Amino acid sequence: MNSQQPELFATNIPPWELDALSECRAAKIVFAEAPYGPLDYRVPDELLEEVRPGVRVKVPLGRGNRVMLGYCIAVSMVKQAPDALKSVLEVLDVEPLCTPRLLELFQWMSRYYIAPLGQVFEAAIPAGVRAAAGSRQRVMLYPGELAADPQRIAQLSDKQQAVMGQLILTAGGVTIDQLQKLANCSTGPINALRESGFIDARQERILNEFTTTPDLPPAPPLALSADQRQALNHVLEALDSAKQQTILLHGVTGSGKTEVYMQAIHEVISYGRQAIVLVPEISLTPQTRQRFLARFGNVTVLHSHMSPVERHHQWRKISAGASPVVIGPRSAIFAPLPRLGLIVLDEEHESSFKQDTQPRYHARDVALHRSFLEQIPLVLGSATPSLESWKRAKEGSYRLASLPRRVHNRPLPQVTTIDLRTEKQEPNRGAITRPLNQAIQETLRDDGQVILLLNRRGFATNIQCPQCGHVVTCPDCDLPLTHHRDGSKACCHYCDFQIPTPPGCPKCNFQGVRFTGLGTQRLEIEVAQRYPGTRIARMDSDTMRKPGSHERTLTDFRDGKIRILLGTQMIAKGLDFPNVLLVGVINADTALHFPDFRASEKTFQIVTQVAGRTGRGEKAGHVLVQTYSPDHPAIVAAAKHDFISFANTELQQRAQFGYPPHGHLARVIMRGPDLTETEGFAESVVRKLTATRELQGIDCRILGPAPPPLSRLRGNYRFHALLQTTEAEPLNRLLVKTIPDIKPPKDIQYVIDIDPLDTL
DNA sequence: AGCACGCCGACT
DNA sequence: GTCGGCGTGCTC
Repeated sequence: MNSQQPELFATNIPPWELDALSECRAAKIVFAEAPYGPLDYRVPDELLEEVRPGVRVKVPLGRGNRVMLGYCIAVSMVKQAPDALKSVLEVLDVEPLCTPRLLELFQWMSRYYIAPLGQVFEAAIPAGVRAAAGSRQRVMLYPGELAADPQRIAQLSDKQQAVMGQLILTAGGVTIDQLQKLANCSTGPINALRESGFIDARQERILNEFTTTPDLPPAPPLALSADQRQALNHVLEALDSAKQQTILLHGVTGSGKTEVYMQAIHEVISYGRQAIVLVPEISLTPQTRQRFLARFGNVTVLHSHMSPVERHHQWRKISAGASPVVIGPRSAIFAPLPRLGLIVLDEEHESSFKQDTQPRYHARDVALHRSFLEQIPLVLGSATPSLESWKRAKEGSYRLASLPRRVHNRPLPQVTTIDLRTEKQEPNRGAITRPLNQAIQETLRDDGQVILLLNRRGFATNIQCPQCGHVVTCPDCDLPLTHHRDGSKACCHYCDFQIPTPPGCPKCNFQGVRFTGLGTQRLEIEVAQRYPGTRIARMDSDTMRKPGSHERTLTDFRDGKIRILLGTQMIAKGLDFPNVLLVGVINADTALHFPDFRASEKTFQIVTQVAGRTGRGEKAGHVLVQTYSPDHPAIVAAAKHDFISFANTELQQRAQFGYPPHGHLARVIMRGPDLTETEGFAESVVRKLTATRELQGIDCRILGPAPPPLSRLRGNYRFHALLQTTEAEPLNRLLVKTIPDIKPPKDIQYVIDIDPLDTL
């Protein structure tokens, strides 16, 4: 439908020219770069078998016939003038890179997220697979045409006869090396036979040998509580129905959601079908991996630190149907399992499921769509479900399963808030208030372990001149630089800018600067000074840069060598250590005052999640939350572990402004190096959107253009516009109809974010 | 994206 | 009269 010309031509043929047309096979090809296509190409006879939907092809494009790499998305017969189409030049894949259902999924993504289909392919199929990493181009030898004639073979020399004998015995092709060994000869006779046509030589890609880890003996399943049993039954019923169904598993921290997933997966495997488990990148810790490995033995783990070669091998294994369970981050939703029977998405509220580059897909929504295409159940699990999922569960389009109690009936930890407004008036200066200090000392005395959450890395979030008040900011983003003590660097946390921290004020030359705003580095120093002789560790993206450091720190914490673990969000999620008796939140307000409609939700989630790290063993846990806003609904609800009342209040709040999960939201971000030019472009975009809205009679609220909270980023000025509708379709139509009119000037770019997670 | 065509201004 | 600016449009 998108490729007009040949089709228009083909359907408007005058009858007297019909004879000149013949049936021909045409392939629809899309590209990852402009022009994205689809364009139709003729499939030459010699490639009839090879050109199939899902393979990559090389095709000529434009007047210069430059060779483009494209993806075949369809093959059909068309009546066409013989030279109306150019021909496919080459096919790069023996097997399609995706199943027909995955292809359908890609097409849905392309439409829904308004991204070129070719780009969806590139995002969904690992680069290592496309580059055939870990494979070699080798010359393979086959018996040639003359080899079928025994009489002619009998006339060959002895050596050559021996070579031919061996070659005919091997079923498939052999390499030159192999044949030399088999026939015990040099390359001489082989080359002679290639010349004379007894041997055919073909270039082929051969995957290198790789060793798989042996399957471990599977561990037995654990006994289920009544709640877990019921939740599992919901999933089993959905599996039995052989229809799509979404189950929202709302289980408090420590309620044993993973056990429910694993027993459901066990059932799926017993039918000979397969499962995908999606987890946030951050919880792809050895701990999670170990649990699944121990239960299923044969688990394929995908993660971001894999080499292209390893990724390619795993992908081939999955594609061959040899992986019953695949566990991985958001991109694992594209794993080409041939007999998919179940998708599980753990910590479904996590923002890392949304990709922040094109195509800006949300793995939860892609998973939902894939589960419909495959007609299989989808299980979404969380202690703090997204309001999107909660709303659907309340309205009945998802089935709700609840685990309101922890396993072994362990109590949820008691959460106490500490009002920083009163505590800070005491002359104690540090980040740790008196009650928190006392609790830490008691916990250490009782041989317990402590987790301290501070959601800001670095030493100090502000570098300020005490004389003139000047704050050192990033020249590209206009945001304060964070001082990092290691190497004394001033870093921008929004781009890669960094300079040595100036010893004096860059503006008034005053000698000396003041560091304000607490980061994890400074907290680490304070904790080390307060509790001498106690081993502590800091976990944030600065200390966890080296591969394996994550693992090492957590092992030491598990073994009790580390007594206090402090860090950013990465310590808030998924960790399960029974001896953690105290969790301290240094400042619960860091996310609360973000100028974003999800600020409350994020605050509730992080406090609830980190609180869940304690009380997981025999002894009860305790949580102390330091905050300037102890009365804020998000913090009050988190302290009471009351997701339901938080969610219902927040849903009402959002309804007032039509924010998600009510209705649909899209965001158009425009950025460029010149302020007035970018603003002018942003205004023209909004004018065009408004014009389309009137023309199409679409009911859509258009807000902006306005500078977003991050009004400058990486040297660009930014503007955005927000579009709100009640249904998804009109919003999509509005954008699709307007895009052809939008022509950004040089240096100015724009992006469309469907279902944005934030508006920063 | 690349590469053509095309329609106006400054040159041998 | 020609060379060349980059606006506009197309690529099966």
